[in-house]
Amino acid sequence: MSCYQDAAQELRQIGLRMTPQRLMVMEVVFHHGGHITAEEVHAEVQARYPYVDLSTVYRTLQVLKEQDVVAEFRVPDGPTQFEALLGGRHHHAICLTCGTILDLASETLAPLHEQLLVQHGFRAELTHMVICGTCKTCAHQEREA
Amino acid sequence: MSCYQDAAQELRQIGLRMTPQRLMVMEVVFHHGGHITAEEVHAEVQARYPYVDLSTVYRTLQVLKEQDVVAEFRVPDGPTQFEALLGGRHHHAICLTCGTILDLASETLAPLHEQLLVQHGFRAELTHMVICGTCKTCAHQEREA
DNA sequence: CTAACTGCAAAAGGTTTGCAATGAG
DNA sequence: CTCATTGCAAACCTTTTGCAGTTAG
Repeated sequence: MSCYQDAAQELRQIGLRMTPQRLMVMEVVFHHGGHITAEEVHAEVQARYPYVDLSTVYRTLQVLKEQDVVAEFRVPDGPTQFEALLGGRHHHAICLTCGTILDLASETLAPLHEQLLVQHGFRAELTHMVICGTCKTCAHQEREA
Repeated sequence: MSCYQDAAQELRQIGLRMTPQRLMVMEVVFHHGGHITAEEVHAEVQARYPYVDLSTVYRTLQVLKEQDVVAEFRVPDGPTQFEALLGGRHHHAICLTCGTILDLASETLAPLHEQLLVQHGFRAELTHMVICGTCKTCAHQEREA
């Protein structure tokens, strides 16, 4: 796998230096797969290499974001989340009740993309949508209560 | 218009007190119409009544949010935005290049809502989606460059 | 009258920055 | 060797909170 190696290679080519810190941040974000906060990245990195500073994690995430290696997104009343942009991009549906995160194929939003383009000439960047709502299970439990 | 009067009435009925500060915050948010930050609300309120504290603005927006009188949403790399929820709710398409905000009718996302429900049993809370992308004008300029 | 609300000041996150030391290329 | 990057500590900015005084209902 080591899918982040490709990205590392790319970054090296534009003059960025691949330090152990950067590699570990990338590894954590890519391996984690899902959404992750800077704080969480920091914790995971520190677990293996204790003297990595939070500010370094932030700086690295910033760089990776600029290079479109990771995406940043925000949810109301929650911390900023980051996510690796591996080949196939997808979306998230988050249950506000239990926190379950559902992955949605990118095609799910294709009709919406088309619609915005046709109706408003707006080219939507639907790379990291977060849709909040209630999942099947919780919706069912609510109905009983 | 004074559309915020109805909301004020509602709030009074559930035991909340309508102080001058609250009325002014509501007036600013409703009159402004679009998205506005707490800081901006504070500035506008202060222009007419200098001794209103920022914390009061935050507290008021919090209350209004809880009562679904205003909505809160966040954009990457930007401050938290608030917006009055007058009658029909709608969505935003934000141009990442020039910052223009396009209002989308709530029906725009109806098919998506339907799809999520049918395919995943997920009841999406599509009350205030923020879609990032590139607007017509900027997309056009990019093509030329 | 009394509980909700306010202003003030201080605290609390989360994120950024200045700087001297370090180390990748 | 040189300049990007790091760790540290401190600054920053937005948002929240404790508290004593004020006020709407």
